[in-house]
Amino acid sequence: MVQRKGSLKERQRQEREQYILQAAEEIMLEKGYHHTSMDEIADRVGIAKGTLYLHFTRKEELAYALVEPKLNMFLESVQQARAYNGTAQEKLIYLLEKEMSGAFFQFMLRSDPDLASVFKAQQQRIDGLIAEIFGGIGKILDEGKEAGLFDRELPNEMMAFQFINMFDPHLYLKMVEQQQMSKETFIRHVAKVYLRGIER
Amino acid sequence: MVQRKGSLKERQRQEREQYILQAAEEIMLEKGYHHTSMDEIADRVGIAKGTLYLHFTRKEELAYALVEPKLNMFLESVQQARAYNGTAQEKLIYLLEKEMSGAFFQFMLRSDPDLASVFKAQQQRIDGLIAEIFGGIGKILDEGKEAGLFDRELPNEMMAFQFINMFDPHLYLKMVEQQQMSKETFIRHVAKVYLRGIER
Amino acid sequence: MVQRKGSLKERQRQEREQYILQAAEEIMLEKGYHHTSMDEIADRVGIAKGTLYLHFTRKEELAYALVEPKLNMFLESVQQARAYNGTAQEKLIYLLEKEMSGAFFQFMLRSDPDLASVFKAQQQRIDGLIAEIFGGIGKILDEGKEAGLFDRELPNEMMAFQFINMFDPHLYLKMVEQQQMSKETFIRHVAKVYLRGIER
Amino acid sequence: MVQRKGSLKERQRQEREQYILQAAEEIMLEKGYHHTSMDEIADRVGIAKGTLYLHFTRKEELAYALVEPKLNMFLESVQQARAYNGTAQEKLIYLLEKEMSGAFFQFMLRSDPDLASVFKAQQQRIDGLIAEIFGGIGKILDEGKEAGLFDRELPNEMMAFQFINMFDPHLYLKMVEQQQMSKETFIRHVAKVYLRGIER
DNA sequence: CATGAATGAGGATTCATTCAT
DNA sequence: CATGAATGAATCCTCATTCAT
Repeated sequence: MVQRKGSLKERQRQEREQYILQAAEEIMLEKGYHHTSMDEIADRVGIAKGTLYLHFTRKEELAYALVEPKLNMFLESVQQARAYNGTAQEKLIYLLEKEMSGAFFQFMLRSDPDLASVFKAQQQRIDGLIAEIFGGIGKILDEGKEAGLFDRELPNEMMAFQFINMFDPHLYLKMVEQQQMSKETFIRHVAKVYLRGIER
Repeated sequence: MVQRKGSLKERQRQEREQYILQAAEEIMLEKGYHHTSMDEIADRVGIAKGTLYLHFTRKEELAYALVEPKLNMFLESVQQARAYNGTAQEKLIYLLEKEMSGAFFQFMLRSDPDLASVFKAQQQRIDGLIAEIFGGIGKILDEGKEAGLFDRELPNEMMAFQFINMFDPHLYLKMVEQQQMSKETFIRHVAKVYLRGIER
Repeated sequence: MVQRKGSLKERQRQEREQYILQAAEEIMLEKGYHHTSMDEIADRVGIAKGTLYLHFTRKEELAYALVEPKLNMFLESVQQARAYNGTAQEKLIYLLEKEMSGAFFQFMLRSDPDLASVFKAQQQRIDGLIAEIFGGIGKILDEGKEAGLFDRELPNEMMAFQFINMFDPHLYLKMVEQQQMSKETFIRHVAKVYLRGIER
Repeated sequence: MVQRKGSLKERQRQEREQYILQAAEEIMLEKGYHHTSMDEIADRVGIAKGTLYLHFTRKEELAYALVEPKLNMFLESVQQARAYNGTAQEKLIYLLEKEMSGAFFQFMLRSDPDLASVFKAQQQRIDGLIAEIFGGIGKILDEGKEAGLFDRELPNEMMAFQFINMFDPHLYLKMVEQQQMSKETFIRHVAKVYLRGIER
């Protein structure tokens, strides 16, 4: 019987791609997109520069490959939150719990003014994803407003934006990783502040 | 020998330095640190590139000179807020009103991961200023907690961080500049959300 | 009176540009476009790599700047030849004498299949110039045919092409520079072969 | 032990080598040496890139292997022409007819300045072949001169060079492939121009 | 032998910084 | 002092070549 030789190779390949993405994420989070050289990524992974290009045809694409799945996962979580059986508040809490530690890269994206210009073709797709995410959160907020839970005076866009801001990785890193607050406590606090903030 | 010749020269020099800082701020806000070239700054000011280096020995230092006074002003506002005659809540509102539209650069600082790595020597001073700012806000928060206004369970650091996050220039730009919400309304909304959020 | 300081600088600049073009021509004639590195050109001129880019924004443009004036001069000579007071044969001889030793780069252009793809935007201009050159030669050939001097059976395009081929720099280099044939003798021979070849 | 197992293997090997040469010729004619990648050659043949290196140790050698047999064939044709039963003129016509459409690669060789620098070790052999070709043509020219057919004043080297230039593939492509002139007419025209040109 | 993933030298280009005028 | 031409380190990316499987 013919061995699925490709299976192993392919697994190793994907594994390495994960290492690359991981290394790139670490370095870019620390130094930003521009101060992260392809050499340094390759070095950290322990492969040759050229090998990076077997996985990602441009530095841009590597950054995109870093951001896109995070945004996708986040969007999926938003949709799960909407479908979640509970109040609008419980839905938002669900989302906070699900995504709190994985949301880093939207921030890299939103915060580095350079990155906007880094993506060209993909910018549209990214913008679309972000719009969908905001839209989905808006629906939950509407639900809450209709149920008389949330303040009707506040515009959804502002509320959604502030909600997204709660995922700020800097805050998370500071409280949870540096100051050893438990993740659960952190999320409870965040949820409390935000939900009270928008209460009717 | 002519006395105080330097006085005029010096005044002109300082004036020029202001123009440089202004040009740099505009361009960096728009394009980000890395996509801002020394050439473009010099061009916008109308001076030669070399002249920039008579004022700032490195691009880094120019960015630093941009951020530092903003932090200083912010710190000063924090101190004024503390001295403000009113409740802790009114102090925070005072701060929001005073700094909302001028706070951009702390954010550029915190949010652009590149910039963090741009400052080396100055990082310490920056960190010190930020610590003082956080400390000052913490004092106001303590005051509020003691007066029974704010939730005692929330750690000051977290609350201060979230307060600072309310100055997010992306949100400000979106609501006020793009969607034409009045600055007053914007601040009222922000204050409402935050202050309710941390209420006892 | 204000010295035209720029005048000297500008003269030096243009002088250096000539050196660059000269060095590039030499190296590219010897090694071809692809084996000529910007480093080597800079080295030969004795300037830094970056300085090349003050004169030519891309390697492409340097090659273009090398080819274009030669084509232009050639075209001008074609037009002078047409206006020359004499028979069609004398006109062609005039052209041979005028351009024999300066025509090198059309050949570099025509002969390196890579170069075609090197020029992008400029290709059109180049093609236009070449078409004009061929057209002009065609007119002279027509004149000769009408005067009963040239063979009517031969298509102009073919005749013009073969005429242009007479400028082959390889042949010129071999006979004149390596074998010390006088330029005059060389041209006399070339003219004889070509003109007899197309005679009625 | 199985004898001559290598025989089949060897035949297949040689067959594959032919495919490689064929693919390389096609692509290099179209795109030039530098824009032809080993990947593309392997792809067109349908083998792995590494396999190319079982046949040719360097890209250079592949190009050499492409050019050398063409030169050899050309040389052989020159020798057949010399042995051809007829006048010197008829010998040259024989050569034009025999090699007109196969001579492309000598031209790629002579005309692409890159290629010259590509061959290092082989350059000597190539130069030797070219010298032999020129020599052979020179003999025919001598024969013609002695028979009073060709102009004695013209140096053989020049005449031979110009004869070789008649094989210019650019002209052939233009007239025959693009403008649909028949090959026979083309050769008739070429022969006419050249032979008249060198006539006594 | 055949494969094709991995390598890394090589080259174009940018731009902060220097320094002669 | 002011200038801006000149510099060259830094970085992305390509592709011929190697080598473990």
